[in-house]
Amino acid sequence: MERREQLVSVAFGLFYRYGVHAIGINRVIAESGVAKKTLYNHFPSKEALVAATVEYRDRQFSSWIEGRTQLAPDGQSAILALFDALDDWFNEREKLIHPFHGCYFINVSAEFSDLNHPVHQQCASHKRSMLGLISGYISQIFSDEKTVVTLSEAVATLKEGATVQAHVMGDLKAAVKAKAIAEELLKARFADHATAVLL
Amino acid sequence: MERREQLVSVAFGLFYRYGVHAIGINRVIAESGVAKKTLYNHFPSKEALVAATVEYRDRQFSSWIEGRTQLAPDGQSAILALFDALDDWFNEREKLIHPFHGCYFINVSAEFSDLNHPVHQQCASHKRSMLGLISGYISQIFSDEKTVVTLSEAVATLKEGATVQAHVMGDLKAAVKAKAIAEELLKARFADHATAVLL
DNA sequence: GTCAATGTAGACAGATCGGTCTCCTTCGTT
DNA sequence: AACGAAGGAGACCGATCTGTCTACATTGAC
Repeated sequence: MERREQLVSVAFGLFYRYGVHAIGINRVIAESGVAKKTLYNHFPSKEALVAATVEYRDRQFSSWIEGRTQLAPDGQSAILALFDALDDWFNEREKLIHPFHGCYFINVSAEFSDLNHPVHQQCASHKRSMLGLISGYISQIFSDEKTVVTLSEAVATLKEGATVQAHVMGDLKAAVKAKAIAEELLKARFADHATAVLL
Repeated sequence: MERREQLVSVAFGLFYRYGVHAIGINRVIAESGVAKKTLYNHFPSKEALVAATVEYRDRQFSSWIEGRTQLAPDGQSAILALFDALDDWFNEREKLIHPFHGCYFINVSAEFSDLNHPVHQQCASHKRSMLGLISGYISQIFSDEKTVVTLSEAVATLKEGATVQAHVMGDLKAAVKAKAIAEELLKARFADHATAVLL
């Protein structure tokens, strides 16, 4: 079990830094100090190793984001905390989740572009659970189902957009900017709901 | 000159579909019907070919987006037309710019993750020029420099976020949703400016 | 000590990688 | 016809790819 985790951790680091297809399994074993036979004892193929890295990152990233958001006093604070967490990630103030090379799930989807590919589906699944997390916080603020859905998706869109801008353009303030927009969208709906109550 | 364009076009199609490192130059020459010697006559290396595909896509995508937005009667219509264009692209109603496999510049940045890599910088440059296009339309609406910058970046963030959601999650309505948020942000600033005038 | 589980180093195999180079062909210009 | 530019087929090279397998070592349980 120890060796398996080590392989996944090292492979993730290399794939995240250089891309899945740019790194061969010989590099993974060289840097992990694990024998090739052991690698193939644990994983039937390179692709299985890739899938394991996606799952590893999913758990790592999700638990980190939850840790940064779930102690917030209310739904709005949680959403803003999400963008604060992104800001720390983009600016590499956070050592728990690896130096920033963009979003692993976006990157892996680029290399496994077919929507039906199992690895791509793993990435989609991660995105859906992030949307679910956001939706949970938004529904602490608003009870109107339509508002919850619309706003959750907007926040998720801003999150993904900011991540791309941070990575592709090197915009270190992308999260701060996206946070301001998210806050604006939230406040606009407070106003809407206040109006509805008054009428 | 004819052979060069053919190589770039075919290489782009393959790299966009499967990823740069997943496709070797032998596949490119096999599918383009161009001899290997000819390829190396035109490009000193695979990386130079990759760079040429990024430039090719930059021109293709930018001219397409401009074509879809510059005839709009005003800045707001142009921004909304941008999202309509994205919608057609995600839903493959547009044959001029290749079937949808996410954003080539995001995908290539994933494989050339180092911000200092020339190919990565080409992708960043494309994103900056898209931001410039958006900024041009927004400045047709608002003269306040701060509003132009803030709103342009918000629109660009929504554009990137929607693209990721369309690709990773297969969300075919991502552009429509992002458009609604962009419209909301625009209208909120009309209200702001109307208030300023009244005061 | 014995045995099974786990792991090691690395040879091996067929395939492909990016890039170099030989020999030849075609075409346009002089 | 001669020449140079452009291009073709594909052999060749050293390296690496993914995956298989041999011979051996270590460790923990019995």
